[in-house]
Amino acid sequence: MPADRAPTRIQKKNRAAILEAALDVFSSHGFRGSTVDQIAKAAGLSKPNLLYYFPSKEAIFNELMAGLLDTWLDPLRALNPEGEPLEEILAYVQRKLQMSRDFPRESRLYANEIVQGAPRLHDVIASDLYVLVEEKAQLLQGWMDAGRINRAHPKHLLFSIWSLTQHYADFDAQVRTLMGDEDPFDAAPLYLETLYRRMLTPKT
Amino acid sequence: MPADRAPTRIQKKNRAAILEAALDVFSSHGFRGSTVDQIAKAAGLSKPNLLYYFPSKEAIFNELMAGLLDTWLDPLRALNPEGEPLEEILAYVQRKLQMSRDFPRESRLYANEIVQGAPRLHDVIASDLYVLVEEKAQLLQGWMDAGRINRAHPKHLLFSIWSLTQHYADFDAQVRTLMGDEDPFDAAPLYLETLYRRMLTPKT
DNA sequence: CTTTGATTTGACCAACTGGTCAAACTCACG
DNA sequence: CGTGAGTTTGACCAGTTGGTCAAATCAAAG
Repeated sequence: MPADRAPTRIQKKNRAAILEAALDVFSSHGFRGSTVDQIAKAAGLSKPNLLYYFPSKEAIFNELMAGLLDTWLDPLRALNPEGEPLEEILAYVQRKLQMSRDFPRESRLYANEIVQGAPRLHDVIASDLYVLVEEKAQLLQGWMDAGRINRAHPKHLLFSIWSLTQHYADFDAQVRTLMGDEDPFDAAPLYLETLYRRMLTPKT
Repeated sequence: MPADRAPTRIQKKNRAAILEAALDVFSSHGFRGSTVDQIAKAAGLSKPNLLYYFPSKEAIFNELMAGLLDTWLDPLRALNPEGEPLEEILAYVQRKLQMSRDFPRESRLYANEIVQGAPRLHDVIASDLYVLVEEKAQLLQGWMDAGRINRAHPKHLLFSIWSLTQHYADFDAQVRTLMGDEDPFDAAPLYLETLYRRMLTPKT
């Protein structure tokens, strides 16, 4: 454990390498399925050396999670009450879809945790995410009441966006096998836009 | 290991108890996160006793998986080419949704495997599921070409159905936390029916 | 009741895992 | 250079885990 002075060049490099390696390993084997040795090897360090930079396996995991959550909520935060409702929602969907393409490991790390009952995330979900969802559900409800988009249960609408977009990252192994040569992300943007446009465009 | 005679009354009971316990444990901790001791305790047996009925932890897991896949594909197999297209699809969605409500552990067990890259399922997905999906995608495409439902990428349509319905089982921890008192399965059937009806009902 | 095969268990083992520690090495800077 | 802080490592440890085995117990058919 280095002092709490400003981090050395080597400290910066190695801590970054460890977090990068840990993301790889944790996202593909889960917390319990990953070993410190695996992470160390993937980061190009020995196990004791890795434990010189992080006090424990759990500490690495927690640091990863803390960074993840903010990134994960940002696209939803950006849903703008002042914007054109349908376009705002469609933009949110595309943003989430891009995150699945560009950060699939982060998505799978999150999925792993939730599927296993969110033991280490429950508190954040019940506080931060809960509040954000309440707020945005209100916003959606407002748009529906004003007739600017079709009616639908606002929370289920949010769930469906998460589910549809994250599916391409979380179930990547299955999706790619079934799509053969075709890249899933070629047709996904249009598919999802069409889906939500048909569903939400007001009947006039 | 009992002989390969007809299974005893006790054998039947204990093997069933083990598989039931294993489903519980595996689905909430993943393969590596689960221990034989946990499963044995949950089944009310000692570890050596459990290993008298199954040769290894992996054998239990494999037997669980083998049983799971058939059950999992049945609802899709039941998509009837002779039926009314929109109603067939909506019925399929509701069937899948019911499975998420009634068999969430099976859904999470499957999700756990796929998220982690489907190491033990890749072959079955690339053979059985692939063929079934090709067949049903053709069927959907036919319905679209005939103008009986709106156009949309058939495989992505299937993915979206899986994703939306399984989400309620796989992300149960998150969904329930965010819904508060309300049972997610109260509004989900109507939400999904509305979604697919709006999306697929032909414009005439 | 006895016998025989089915069932159960305590004791045990080797491999693995998270983590420690003192000793060795490297680097930047005066 | 030399020196002290920062870095790396081999050896090690205690707890856990999947799995084995011989001995003990149980069930049921004769």
